[in-house]
Amino acid sequence: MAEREISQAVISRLPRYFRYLGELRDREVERISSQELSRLMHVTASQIRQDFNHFGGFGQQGYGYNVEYLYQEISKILGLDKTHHLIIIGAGNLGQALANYMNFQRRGFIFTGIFDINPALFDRQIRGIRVRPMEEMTDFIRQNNVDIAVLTIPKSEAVAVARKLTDVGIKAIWNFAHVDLDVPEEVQVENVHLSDSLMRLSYLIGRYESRQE
Amino acid sequence: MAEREISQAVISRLPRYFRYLGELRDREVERISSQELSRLMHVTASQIRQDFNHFGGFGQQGYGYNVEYLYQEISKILGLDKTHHLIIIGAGNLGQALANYMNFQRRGFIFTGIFDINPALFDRQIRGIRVRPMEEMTDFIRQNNVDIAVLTIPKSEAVAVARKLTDVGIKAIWNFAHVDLDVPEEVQVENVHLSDSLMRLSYLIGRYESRQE
DNA sequence: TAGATTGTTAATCGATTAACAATC
DNA sequence: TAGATTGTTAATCGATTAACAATC
Repeated sequence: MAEREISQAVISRLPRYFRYLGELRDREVERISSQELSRLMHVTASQIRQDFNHFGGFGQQGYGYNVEYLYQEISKILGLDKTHHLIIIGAGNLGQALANYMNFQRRGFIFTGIFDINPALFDRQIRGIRVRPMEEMTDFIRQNNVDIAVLTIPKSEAVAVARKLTDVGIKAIWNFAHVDLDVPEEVQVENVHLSDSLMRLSYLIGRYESRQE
Repeated sequence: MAEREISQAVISRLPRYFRYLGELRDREVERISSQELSRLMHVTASQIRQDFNHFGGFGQQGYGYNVEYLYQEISKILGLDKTHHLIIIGAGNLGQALANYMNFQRRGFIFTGIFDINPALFDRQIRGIRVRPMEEMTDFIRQNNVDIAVLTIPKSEAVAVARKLTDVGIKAIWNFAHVDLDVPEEVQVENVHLSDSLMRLSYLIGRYESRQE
């Protein structure tokens, strides 16, 4: 691909654009200008135009952007037009919560399997899929065309499991374990460090309170 | 406070520093230089020194940083030396998962209550705390000195609940609902938009694959 | 004292915003 | 055509990195 590298900042904003455009679309809004979107999303119109232009001209002078078209284009950029098969490693509370969160299915993320080391959970059904023992994981990935592994296990086990996943050729890891995974560059990783997020919130509380003094 | 404003970028890095320092501390490492930490964390030593200096000189020339001291200082900056009482709004899978995630308790975030609109869940116990009906929420917040509300309800309800929380004077909202909350500036908000995160991962997969062509 | 390493200033890089010509 | 609004270049702002004097 000849496209120049898109910055992390732009990528991080795409899902939010996608969400707003989806809402406009649901309200059957046909077109929107960068200025209107700017007011709605509380970002500058200039940034919106710059962002969209990273991927080619989606708009039209004097008209603005066609909501449906832009929505579909961003959907493609995000790869939501493709189907991904995902498994969840760790059938604890969080793993089960994610398995039950059906919005992902809607976007083409197909929940295919869930694994745990705890025998008490084996054969329990979650959304019609039984919990399998960890030993079966690698074979399952090979046989079921799995792209994404969701790690919801303690950090003590996460590193070893990530290695296994890498060896079996997983494409991506959605990592909820509180540890930085060290994987080769062909494996994509997205971290969700919930405690980091809660700490940021704690910081914000403290900062606000100290300002009030 | 006379301290100049700390950038969002620096704040976002603090929890990660905190995590690494905690690990070093557990391994009873006494001191560390910015260069060693740089190698460990894969960030530049220069950035580490700049970041720490936003909050005052934690280090010592020719010596480096004392791990225990730095750990404690960052802990204070993040407000982890204070106790926060939190309630969870929405006793679904995610709400229950968060209620059961005990690591938060360890950091001073005390799980105090959980609420839902579904009567089938009332009086179910989660970590010894019963699920209460939503109607009791505002009184409960007033009576129990609640600082943080965790929103794990659908976005259709989130905006209205956020308003109630604001009215009753909540300090902070940890928002898992997939909507941007519009609250006054005295209410701190930290969003965890899981589907945004999954979309970013999806983008990364697509980008990598298109590069391979 | 010599060596190490911070704290901090200056240089660079990248991202955001402003401005406006192009064009629908 | 006139008005609106994009696409895009230039200006600004802020964050990161480099460099080095201060100092333990």
